[in-house]
Amino acid sequence: MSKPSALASTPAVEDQAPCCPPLAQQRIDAGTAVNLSAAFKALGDPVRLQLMSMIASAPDGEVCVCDLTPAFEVSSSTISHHLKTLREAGLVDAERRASWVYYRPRPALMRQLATLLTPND
Amino acid sequence: MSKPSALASTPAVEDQAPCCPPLAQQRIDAGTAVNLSAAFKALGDPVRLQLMSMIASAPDGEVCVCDLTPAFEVSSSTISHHLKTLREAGLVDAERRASWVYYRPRPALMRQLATLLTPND
DNA sequence: AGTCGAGTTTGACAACTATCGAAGCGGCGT
DNA sequence: ACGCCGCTTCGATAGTTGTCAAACTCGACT
Repeated sequence: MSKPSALASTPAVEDQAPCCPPLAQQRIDAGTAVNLSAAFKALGDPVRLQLMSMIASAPDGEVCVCDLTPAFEVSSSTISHHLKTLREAGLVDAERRASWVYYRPRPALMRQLATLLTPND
Repeated sequence: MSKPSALASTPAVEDQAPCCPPLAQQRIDAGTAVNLSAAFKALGDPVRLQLMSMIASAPDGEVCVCDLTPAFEVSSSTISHHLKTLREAGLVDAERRASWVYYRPRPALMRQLATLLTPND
């Protein structure tokens, strides 16, 4: 780990479990609830949800922060803070190339959340 | 509307739009983000996520609050408050029968969220 | 009518969060 | 080497949230 590098995603939820059948099929335990609710919380802000959507739908599979920031009314430091939250939740990944930082989605966790919410009828 | 009745679910997101293709397919607009992030926020607490899971996986399609409350370490007023949050998010529905109140899932919104999170690879 | 039990609402408070501006850092280009 | 640009981090602040105990409501059963 030569470089902590500020952009590392904390290896959240998706690494540690084969986790989880749909909510509607099986009650989840407290520990799992803590892990997964953190991801939902990260999506529980309008700005972050839009950021997530812009990142996940990027044609090239990644987006430059310089393209994200001007899409919102808030300051660039606020955007950076929201991106950090998404990173720490394990929903996105970041990489610096030259002067720019690019974000890309981490589909594993998204898929996990999607499965969790799938009704079983 | 003879009785506002405290248990009414505020008719949230799921009523107002045919909404939404997966995040990964199409960027969502600000208004939609506000609506849907409210639902994610409601799931963004460990207690509420467990409550949601217990309600969604109930064998009879519904659960008595009297069965929910003892499953947690927090006070019954706190559980009630969390249930209200889930109701207001449009994720669950409540009905009083005799002395007891029963909660049931509202799959429409859950399905919407699940679709939204489905990666398109 | 009176009481009890199940849930909800209210009020209060500590803890957390979204936001900003300012300061910091890492790379480029001159 | 120097200054600029893109982005992140820091420090401060107003607003929101999770929690509890206490007060209240609704229905059931004497």
